Amino acid sequence: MTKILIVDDETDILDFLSYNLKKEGFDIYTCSDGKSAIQMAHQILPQLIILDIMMPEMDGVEVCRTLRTESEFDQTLIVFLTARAEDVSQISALDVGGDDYITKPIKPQVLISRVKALLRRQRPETDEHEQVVKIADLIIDRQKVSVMKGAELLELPKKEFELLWLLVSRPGKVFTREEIYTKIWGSDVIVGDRTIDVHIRKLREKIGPDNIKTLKGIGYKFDF
Amino acid sequence: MTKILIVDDETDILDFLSYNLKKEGFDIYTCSDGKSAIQMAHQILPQLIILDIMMPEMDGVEVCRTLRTESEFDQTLIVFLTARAEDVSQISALDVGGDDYITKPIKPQVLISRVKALLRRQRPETDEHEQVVKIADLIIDRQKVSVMKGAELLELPKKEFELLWLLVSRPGKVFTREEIYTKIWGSDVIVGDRTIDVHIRKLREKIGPDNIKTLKGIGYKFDF
DNA sequence: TGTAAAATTCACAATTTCTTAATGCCAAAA
DNA sequence: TTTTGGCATTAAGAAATTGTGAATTTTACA
Repeated sequence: MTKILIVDDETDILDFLSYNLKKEGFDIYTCSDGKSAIQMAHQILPQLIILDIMMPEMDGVEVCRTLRTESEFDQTLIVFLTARAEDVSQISALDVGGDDYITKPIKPQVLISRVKALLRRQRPETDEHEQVVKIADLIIDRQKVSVMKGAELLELPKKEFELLWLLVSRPGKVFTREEIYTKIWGSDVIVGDRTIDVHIRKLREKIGPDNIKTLKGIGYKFDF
Repeated sequence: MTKILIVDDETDILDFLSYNLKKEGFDIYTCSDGKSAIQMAHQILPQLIILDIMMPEMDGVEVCRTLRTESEFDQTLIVFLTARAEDVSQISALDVGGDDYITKPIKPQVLISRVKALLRRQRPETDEHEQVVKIADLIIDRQKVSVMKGAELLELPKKEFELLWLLVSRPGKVFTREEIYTKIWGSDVIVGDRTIDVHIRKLREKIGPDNIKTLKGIGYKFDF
C-alpha cells in the first residue's frame, strides 16, 4: 500500500487531505510540525510526503531540504502545499528538491490526480522496499546481490552492482556524473574522472551494450 | 515483528532505548512529546509503549490516561520511565493504566528482560521458525544442532552451527559482516576482523567449499 | 580445577576489486 | 580540415578484502 505522510499545522487541512486520500485507498499518516515530520518520515518511509510550506518553527522547505540530504529519501516524492499560486516560495521549494506543488484552496480532484500522477511517474515495480527489479532481460536482486540475464547468473562486484542498481532504480532517468559520485562513492570520496566510465564499461560487458546509454555532456541512463 | 513506541523528550534516552531494543530485534518508533505520541500511537498501533513520565506540556501519565480511554489500546502494554524509585507518580501511573515501570538510570539488561517478560505475558504462543532445513546435500536440524551431509553426520560447534543456520535461513541472500555480527554475536560483543572468516573456513572444511560464497566487500551467502 | 574443545587473534599470503593513466575514437565546433 | 571536448578502452598497479596456519585465550564440563 502506498504510504503518504501529510504535514500541516492546521488540523482542518490535515483532516481534509486525509479524508480525501484515504478514500482513494492510500495509507495516510499525519503530523503537525516539521520536526516531528522528519522523525516520522524516518519511521514510516512514505512514498510521498505532502508538506505545508508555511509552518511555525520549521517550515516545509526546511523539512524538504533536510530530508533530501539523506539517501533514504532519494526516491521519496515531496509535494508542497502553498497558499497562493504566485508565491515565490514555489520556486525555491522545487529548487530544494520538491517534486510538485499544490496551491490552496485545494480541490479534491486536483489533489488526487496530482498525487496519482506523481506516483505513476515513480518506478512502478520498485516499491521502496522492493528488492527485486525485473527490467529488459534482467532480474536484479538486491538481497542476493545478483543479476540474472536470461538464464545466466551474473555476480557483479560491489561497485558495479550499486551502479546498476542506481540506474535501474529509475529507468529512463539520466544520472549525471555528479549524482553517481555522490550516491555511490559519497560526497567525501574523491575519485578520478574515468572511474565511472570504467565501471559503466564493465557493466556493459556483462549485461550487454544496449541498455546503458551515454548522453554526452550529461550523464548515463538505463534504457529498455 | 513487535512494534514498540518510545516517548521521551530527551534525545539521549530515546537513542539509548532505541539502540538496546533494536538490538533485540524489535521494531522501534520514537517520538519526543506527548501529543505526537498519541497521534503516532494511533497510526503505528504498537504492542508496547514506553512513556517517560516527566515531559513538558503533556506528561506520560496524561498520555496513558488518554490512550486508555480508547478501546483500540486495551491490549497495548504501557511502561513508564521514571527518575527515582520512590517517585510517588509511580503509583498514580499504575493507577492510570500502566503495566509496569522502569526507573532511571536504566540498565539495558533490566530494560530488555522487563520488556520481554511483558510481551511474553501478553502473547500466548509464537510459532517458531522451521526447525529442520534440507538444502543442497545437507539436512540441518536446529534442535539436534546437527548436520547430515549425505550419510555422514557432522556435529558442528555452536558458533559454526549458528552461522550455518543463519546463512541457510535465507538461501541466496547475502549477509553482510555487519548482519552476521549482530545476529550471531550481538552488537555489543566486539570480535576481531578475521573471526568470521575463520568460522566460514571451518564450515567450508566440513560441508564442502562450494555452498558458501564470498562476495568481496559485501558479505557471504549460501548458494545451492 | 584441569583439560580438551571451541573461539578468537595474529601476521601474512592470496585474491579480487578499484582506480588511474595513457591513448584511441568520435562528433561537433572552429 | 583541424581542433576540441567528452567518452571508451586497455592494461597495470593500488587498495581493499578475504583466506590461512598457527598460536593464544576462553569456555564448558568432567
